[in-house]
Amino acid sequence: MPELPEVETVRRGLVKKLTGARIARVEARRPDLRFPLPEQFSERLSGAVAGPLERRAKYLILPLSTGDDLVMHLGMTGRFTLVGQTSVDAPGSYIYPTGGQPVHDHVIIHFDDGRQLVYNDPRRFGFMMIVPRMARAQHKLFAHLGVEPLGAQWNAEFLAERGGGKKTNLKSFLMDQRNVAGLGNIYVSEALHDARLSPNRLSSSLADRRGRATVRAHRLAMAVPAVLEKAILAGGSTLRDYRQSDGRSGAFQDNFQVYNRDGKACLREACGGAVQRVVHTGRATFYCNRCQR
DNA sequence: ACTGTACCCTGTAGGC
DNA sequence: TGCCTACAGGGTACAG
Repeated sequence: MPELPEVETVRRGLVKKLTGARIARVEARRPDLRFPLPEQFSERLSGAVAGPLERRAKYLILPLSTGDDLVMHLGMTGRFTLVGQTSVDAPGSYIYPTGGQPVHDHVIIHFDDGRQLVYNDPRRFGFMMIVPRMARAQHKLFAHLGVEPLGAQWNAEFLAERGGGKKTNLKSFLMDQRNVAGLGNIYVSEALHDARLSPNRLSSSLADRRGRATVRAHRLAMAVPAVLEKAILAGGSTLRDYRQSDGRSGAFQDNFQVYNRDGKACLREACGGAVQRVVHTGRATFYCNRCQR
């Protein structure tokens, strides 16, 4: 589910509400998510005051007054919902089975003002870790992450340098978090369509013989942030599980040009092609083989 | 250093 | 209505 726009939407929805809040205790309703939850989880967070929530790649990072960072990843189905007296309880924040009890609410962070940050994750591919802030950049989660596509280092020259020497295709190149941090299966397909580039094209075509950025690298460098920013403005994409931190769905799924549109007409004006579904390294890719070359 | 596959886990959609 | 299979936004660990 959550790629960069979804994680960023969650961050924006929570940052003002969490900054300055003091954690009273942490309730872990099971010992693990994808990985075991941190040892002494509640003890290490209790009493800490939250700083401004950050995002790096698809990670949410809550800086704490203790000098630790609470690092959180939503996996495929993770969801954060802020509930309690000073926030709005949106209907649909939880998954309610027929019995009426919320299920898959695995971690609840209780703040001393009575609010609760509830982490719900049916598939439990998400995780939480506590990392000392001084060691964050060297931590294995962060040490090898690539460039932020909405950051200052993102440009055609970076794409040429990073992709120019590789023989992999553009889909796999863009999906690899060591190259680009935060893209996922939806937005790679959408950005490649926007850039009119085939996912099968080799990443080496981002550089010319001298290693300079090609016109294709420039198109891709423009398309990726354009698609991501539109998606953030729409509150992300909800296929099934994803919700914003107030419980609302995203809306960008209504703007998909190719994702999940297998067999339908390409939406590019005057293209006339049809959207194809293929598989790259085990993941579905959608593209128009008429206008994407 | 690459690629492909299996796997982690639950829920849902579709075929029969 | 049921059963079975395939597939889903994430990432990792292997084998080749």
